[in-house]
Amino acid sequence: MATLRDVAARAGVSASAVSYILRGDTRFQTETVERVRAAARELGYTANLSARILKAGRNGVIGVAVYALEAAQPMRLAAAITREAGERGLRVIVQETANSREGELQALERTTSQFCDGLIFSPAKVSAEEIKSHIGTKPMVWCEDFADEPLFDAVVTPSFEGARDAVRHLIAVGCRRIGILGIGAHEDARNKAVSDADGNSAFRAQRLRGALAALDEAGIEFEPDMAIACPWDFESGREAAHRLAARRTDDRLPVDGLFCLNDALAIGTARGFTDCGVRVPSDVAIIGFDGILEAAYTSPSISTVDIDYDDYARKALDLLVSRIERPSETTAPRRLVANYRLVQRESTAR
Amino acid sequence: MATLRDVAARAGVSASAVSYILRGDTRFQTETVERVRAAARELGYTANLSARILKAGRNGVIGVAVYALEAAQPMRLAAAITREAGERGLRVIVQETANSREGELQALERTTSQFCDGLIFSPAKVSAEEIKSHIGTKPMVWCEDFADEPLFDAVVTPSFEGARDAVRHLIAVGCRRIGILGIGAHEDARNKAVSDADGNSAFRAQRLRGALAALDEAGIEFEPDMAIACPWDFESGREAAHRLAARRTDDRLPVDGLFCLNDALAIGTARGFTDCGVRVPSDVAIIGFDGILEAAYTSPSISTVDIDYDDYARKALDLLVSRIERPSETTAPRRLVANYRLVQRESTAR
DNA sequence: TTGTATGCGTTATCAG
DNA sequence: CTGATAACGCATACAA
Repeated sequence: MATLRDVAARAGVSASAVSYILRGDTRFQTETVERVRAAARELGYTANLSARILKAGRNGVIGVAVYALEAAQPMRLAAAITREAGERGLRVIVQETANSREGELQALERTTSQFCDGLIFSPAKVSAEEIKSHIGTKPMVWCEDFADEPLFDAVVTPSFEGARDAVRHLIAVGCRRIGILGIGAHEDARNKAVSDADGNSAFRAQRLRGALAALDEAGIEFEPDMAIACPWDFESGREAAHRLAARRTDDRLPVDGLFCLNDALAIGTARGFTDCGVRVPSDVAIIGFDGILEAAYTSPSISTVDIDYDDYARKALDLLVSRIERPSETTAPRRLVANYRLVQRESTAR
Repeated sequence: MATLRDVAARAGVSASAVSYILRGDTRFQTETVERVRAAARELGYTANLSARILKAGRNGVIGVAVYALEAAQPMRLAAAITREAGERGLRVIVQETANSREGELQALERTTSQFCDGLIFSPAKVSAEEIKSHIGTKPMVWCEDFADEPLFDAVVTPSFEGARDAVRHLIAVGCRRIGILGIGAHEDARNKAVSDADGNSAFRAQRLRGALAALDEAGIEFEPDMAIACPWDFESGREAAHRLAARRTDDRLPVDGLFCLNDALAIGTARGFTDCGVRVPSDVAIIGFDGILEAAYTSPSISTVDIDYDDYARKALDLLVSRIERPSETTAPRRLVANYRLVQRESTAR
């Protein structure tokens, strides 16, 4: 690979001149500028980003750390960030944290952060204080931080509002026995006291709270055992549906409406009900959360709270870029909320 | 962030001693080793990977460049590579090329390659010669290179064999009028002459060839207009189904079996048929290709050729790591084929 | 067994 | 306007 010096030699100038000129410094003679540009083009020169960040602490690369590469929601966000960053002349690299403490620390202090000007990160196992001590001075935007006194800039999904609207929608189409699928194992819906023992799962809690608020305002009594804890994947949804179907009495399910805390759960649940001869939406209406693409192509298609990830990405990059460009500024952490809209599909059409 | 020198100062030794000791050199006194390790731990020292690759050309990071972050198949591969690399003590960063020449060149000569010991890449628009000239000496494994004289090590999916088995399966369940969905715009199924004008889409061509081979061996005449060109996404599948349904005569579709060149197409197609009152599998059987998770949770669930991406990842890393570890060795490019198995689900159950 | 010197490719400072 | 030169953090040959 051609280096700065190779270009300098070919153009007959110094390496520093090449560095300046290629980065757009205007104080050189047009003739010199031309010669250098030509030499760079001919050699196929590209600046080495590792050297650049080592020296300057900046290289135009943004890191994104996600909990899984095989989950639609985080990848939708990563894709939106990549698109939006591209329009701003930034590049993006993505790393998986595998939902593990180990993986999160790796992303924080090694791969992603060391290659990048800043980091967009949604930690699940690592606390804010730990992050503070591991990330150094590198700017970070925290996805889904609902802490009362945030330590970092954050963008959050409207989990409370979205969940509330989802359950309102179930009520509006006639559901009265409403279940909630996918709460954390440590959340006690009975007392509406939601703990956070399962890592930084504050956004789960938010969704539960929003759902309960909608029931409350409609004067619907909530049966605590209608809130089911499980992980957020297809198979967990399917299994939950099987268990619910097994609880039928006189061919009647314990629920007539089900709010799934994410879309993967909703898709799995719909499939599980189909396995058992339960009809969606006539026997039970289902609504999910996220707006992943697949939810529009299942049968029945799944109603959902569609998060506007382009908006999310834009806000995350606004926050991050402002910190990168003004590192000295120490304004208080800000929190922005992404847009969303309720999408009604077949799973609640009745 | 603490540097080598910080650790050295704290431990009262030279920077080079720290470098040696932390990477496991054994020729130091146990007492010194202990002191250095302790100092590193106390300061939370982590080696800077940018500096390391700049100096040594090695940092234990593997780059993966995929055409889309929102597509299940490439992310399944990226996730498998991340898992497998983790077990070998390597880290992975992922970059999106957005299926564009620009994006592919970026990955090649900037982000991914400059941060990594090597690259796993599936180019669509850039030719092998271009890659050769842009990547320098960095090892690369090419995914899905079917060139006659490969320039790089490659891992490929068994596109020919998998497609052949898929169509054999359709035939086995009684299909006789078999359509193929998702061929490239420039492929002429009529002449079985498959061009490659649409970038490096050789694997599309392989799948088509495999399908035609299965028809051939069963003595089934192939109607050229039963091979439909379209992109590989949900919506294209849905639209294709609508168009096929519009061609019904006497309530009979022009096809009774459909091989979709990937699973997203298959899911979209199944949904599209449902829209039009076409029943799957009784009116038309559908089989996809890839084995993405979602295909097991739709209704009907979709039969598919399930590629073993763990095997794929293992083979890709074997190739890449061997090149990284022995850069001088100039053995000819190798090509490995991933395992696969046919998964029968509801969409072909008849 | 340990330390010193050098360089990877870049940017920034300073002198001319 | 341009060019030396010194870092950035690390690894390594070589000296001690």
